[in-house]
Amino acid sequence: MPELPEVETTRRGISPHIKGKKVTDVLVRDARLRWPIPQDLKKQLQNKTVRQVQRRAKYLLIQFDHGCLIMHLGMSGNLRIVKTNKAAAKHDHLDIVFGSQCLRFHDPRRFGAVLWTDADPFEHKLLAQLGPEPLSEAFTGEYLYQQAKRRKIPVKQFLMDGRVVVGVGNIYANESLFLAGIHPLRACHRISQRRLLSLVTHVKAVLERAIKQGGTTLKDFVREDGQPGYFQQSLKVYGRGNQPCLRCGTLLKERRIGQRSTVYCPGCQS
DNA sequence: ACAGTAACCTGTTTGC
DNA sequence: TGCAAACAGGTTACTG
Repeated sequence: MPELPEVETTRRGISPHIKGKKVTDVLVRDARLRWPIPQDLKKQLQNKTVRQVQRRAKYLLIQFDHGCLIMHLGMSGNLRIVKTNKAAAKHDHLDIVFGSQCLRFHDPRRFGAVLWTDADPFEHKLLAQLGPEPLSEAFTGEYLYQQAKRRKIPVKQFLMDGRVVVGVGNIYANESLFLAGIHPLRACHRISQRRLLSLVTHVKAVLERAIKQGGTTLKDFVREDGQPGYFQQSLKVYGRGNQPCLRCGTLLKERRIGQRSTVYCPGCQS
């Protein structure tokens, strides 16, 4: 489910509900996520106040007085603000309670993560090696060119590598490559700097537009209030295999690249 | 350092 | 219709 726009949508949604609020209880219904939820999480969070809700890549960072909660939504996770007395549904694994409202973590596939650190979260093992934020000034055509020239993998896999740039998952990689007119299988070191700059521009544009529309809901992504995102209405290629290209009418091709379904236009992308 | 693959898990869709 | 295989938004860890 969640790529950067969905995580950012979640961050903006939950922040006003929990910032400045004090944790009154923590309920772990199932600790078995990608890594186990720490056993002492309740002891760590109890009576602590949320100071900031940040995002790095697809990680949500909930900063408390002391320490930081690091959360990842994995493939199927979402976070909602619900009344504390609302009955828990299947796969509602964790509640962080702030009095009458609580932050509820739901994740059927359990690829998500909930971790705790007392240190600087940006130095955490999972975050320390990550590439630049795509919407930051550090992500430029020159940067991508320097990275691309020493790699030989297909550009789509390159673009989805978190050490190169973070937050670009399968949906937005497909969309960005279409908008930039670059074939997803093209070796990344055989792309001109000019075209890589175009790719950078389109990655930023597509992510910004998706955030404005509250993310993409293909199946089960919901915002903190349970509403879906609307960007799927704007998708040009993802999920449209064998349908006509919206720009030139050629039938879009769908194939697997690096174990991920990839859709592109043989006419527009080279 | 890089490239490729398996693995984590459940739910839904696809194909025989 | 029923059952099994394939596939789904992500990322780490391991192999060569």
